[in-house]
Order: sequence, then C-alpha cells, then structure tokens
Amino acid sequence: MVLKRAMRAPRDLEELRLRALSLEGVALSELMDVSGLGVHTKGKAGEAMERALGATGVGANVDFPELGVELKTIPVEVDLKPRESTFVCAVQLADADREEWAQSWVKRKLSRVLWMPIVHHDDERVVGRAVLWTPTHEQASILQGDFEEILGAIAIGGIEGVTAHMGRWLQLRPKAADSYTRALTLGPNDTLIETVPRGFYLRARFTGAILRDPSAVP
Amino acid sequence: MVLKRAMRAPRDLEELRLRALSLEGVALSELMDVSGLGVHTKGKAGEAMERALGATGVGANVDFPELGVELKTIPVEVDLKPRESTFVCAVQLADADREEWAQSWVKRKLSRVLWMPIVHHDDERVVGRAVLWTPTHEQASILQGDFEEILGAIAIGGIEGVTAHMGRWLQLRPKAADSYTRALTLGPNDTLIETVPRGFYLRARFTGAILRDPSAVP
DNA sequence: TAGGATCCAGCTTTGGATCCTT
DNA sequence: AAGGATCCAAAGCTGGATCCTA
Repeated sequence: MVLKRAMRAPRDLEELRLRALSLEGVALSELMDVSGLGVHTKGKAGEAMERALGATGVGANVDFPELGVELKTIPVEVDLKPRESTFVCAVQLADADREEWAQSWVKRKLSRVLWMPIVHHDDERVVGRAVLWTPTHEQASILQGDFEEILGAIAIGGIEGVTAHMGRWLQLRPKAADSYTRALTLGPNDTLIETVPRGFYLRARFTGAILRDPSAVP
Repeated sequence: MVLKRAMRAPRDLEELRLRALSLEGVALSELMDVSGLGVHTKGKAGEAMERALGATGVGANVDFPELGVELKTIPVEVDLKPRESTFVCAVQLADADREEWAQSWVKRKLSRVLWMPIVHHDDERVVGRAVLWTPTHEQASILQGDFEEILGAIAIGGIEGVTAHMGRWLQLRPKAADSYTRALTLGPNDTLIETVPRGFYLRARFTGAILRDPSAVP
C-alpha cells in the first residue's frame, strides 16, 4: 500500500529498513506526479522517497536526524550499475586546510546511508532493493585516505591542482550551481583566485559495488 | 642526408643516438614509399626506421643486439601525446606461474629503448626527437611491481580475471593475431580454457612522459 | 545562497580486430 | 605461427552545466 502523502517518521532503524525494502518494485509514477512529462525531474525522485519513508529532516543536513541516517536515491541501470557518481557534500574551500576527517561532514554523511536505487528501464523508473549501509572499518579507512589525499593536495597546490582522478572512491568534482557562481580560494603564491565550487562525489564503481554487497572493497 | 637504403650498423650507443637525433624533422615520405596511398602502413614506419638507423637484428628479438637496444616507433600527436599504448611482448600463458621479473622478456626489452616518435600532422608524418632511454631505479621498480601484480593475478584467478585496469605503467591487453587465434590457459578449477592471446603494453600516459622527460615518474 | 540530483559534450580507456613481415 | 604496430566501437570518466527545493 503506497500513498502519495507523507508517512509518519519511522521509530527505529529496523522499521526504516523494512519500510524501504517494501518499496521494491514500486513504479515512481505511483509515488509522484509525473504528468509534467518533461525531463524536469531533478530532485523529484528524492523528494518522493523522503515522503514515502517519512523523512523528517527535509531541507536539513540529515534526512533522519533521530536515526542518524542519510537518504540517497541513486539512478541505476537494470543491472544495478549506477548512471552517475553520487554527490556527497560541498567542500569548504575557505578552511580546507583545517578540516579533519574525524570532524568532517563527509564522514558524518557517510556514517549511515540508506541507498534507494531507482532502476531506469526505457522510460519508466522503478524503485529497486534498498540497502542500509554503514561503512566497514576497511571501507572507512579507504574513504579517510581519499579525503586526506584530496585535502592535502589542496593544501599543497591549491584547488586547481586537484583533478577528479584522485581518490579511489571519493573524488572532487565541479559543482557549479550556475555558470555565474564562483568561489574564492587560495591560488599559487597565496594569491586569491576565483574558481568553480566543488563537491565530494562517490565514484559509480564504488556505489555500484555497495548496492550488490555492502561490505565489498572494489 | 637521408637515403632509402640501409645504413651500416652504428658502432656504439653514442653514434646511434646522434644518428637518431639527426632524423628529427624528416618526413616519413623521404624514408619510405608511401605511394600505396592506403591506410596500410602498419609496420612500415618501423621498418623505415630500422633501415635508416642500421638495425641489424631485423626479425630477431632485439633490434641492435650488439648494443642491447630495442627500437620502438611511437605514433604521437603534435604535442607529443602518444596516440596508442605501446606493445612490449606477448605473455607466455603456459608458464606464467614460473616467470620471474629478473629473467623476464619484459625487463630485457625495456632495459634500453630507443624511442622514435612519429609526429602525425593532418596527413603527413614526420620523425620527432629521438630519446634513448634506460629506466631509472625508481622506474624499474614500478615496472617490476606492475609485472608481478599482473602475473600474480594470473596465478590466482586465471587470465580471465586480469583486466587492462591493472598496472600503473604496464598493462595486459588482448593481442589477437586474428579472430581465429586462441591460446590455451588454465581457467577456474584447473580446467583448460581457450582465450585470446595477450600481451604487455605500456600505457600512453607513461610513454608520453618518457618522451618529455626520460626520468619522469608519472 | 546552500543543498541535492541529473544531464551531457568530449576525451580517454578497454577489449579487441586488422594488417604487416619474417 | 610469432613478432610488431595501428585501427576502432563501445564503455567509462572528467569537467562542467542544468534544474530543482527550501
């Protein structure tokens, strides 16, 4: 039984997990209005998931604050291969040199994630099997390594020296809100330069492996 | 002064190096017959180089046996970026588990290479600046690491488990003489399976860096 | 403006397929 | 058949550009 209005908040992790699993196979059209017929459904699937699962932190930094769970919808092909890398959060260029993994936003966001795959058939989209994931120690330490490699590179060479090649699972990529947005950052010789804002992303290779086996080390 | 007939063999490394450098800027059309007008010039540039430099080991395993030099022509763009990865040698699937770096064909071939870049402008090809290269200790140890990683993976999971992603500079790729050629190798559960023959290749990222700076560590 | 998700042009890489000579 | 070099279609990746809500 699926409704288009908001569910109440789940009481605990297990209730959330079961509710998420019960959505498998449901067409997105049952959860949201797709009559806009356009390609304009950017954050819509995510919103529909929030309503269907009873997320309370809408607009906040965490979707289920009481449970410490971050909700991520992820577009996948029929074989569970992600169509895109997954945005984690923006990098704070201003104080990149003082950031530490233990206190970082990246670590907090990734400490518990409810992955909701959205399977794209030709034109229709169907909810896949949900995965409630917490990184294993091994996974967490690789993520920490990526994070420190990237922030270290920013500290040494400035952000222009960081490419999306760096990092095994985490990478840094542009996140241009629009063409006019620019962030200020430290360039060569301690000069201030303008640059496009950037964010941390999880590579598709990693998220795809997590969906198949949450403890995988791809 | 460039002739289309064979030069005498160079007496020593220095003579070879100077002769190779003197070819810079020479159009390939001055060294070989390009009247075949087709795209069929597969190994032709290499042969022309062998003649122009006085290689004696034609058809043998090394081009200049007395000097221990392997000749490699490498197609590059105007900015020296290689158009392709570079074939090194075939892998001997039969005794891959007994291969060792110190005795390997890969190591021997790469111990001293004369790189002859062939610069592709639109339609014409011109010899670029030659580089006589011997791996530094650091480079050699990375190549050895790649070699052992790849052969180790073959030993553990069979050749079907090895992808071209492995290896920083060296990689393993198919080397199908034609579609009908198949090699026998050990598959899962010690069964014999047929597979396409494979060879070791140097990634374009590595060869491109060598052409710019022979001691680079990209 | 910040957070979040999707789209996409162009370049690179993979996994072969071709083509040549000995 | 072995050695060697180039060609190429399809998949993957980079570096953004868009599009949405609050």
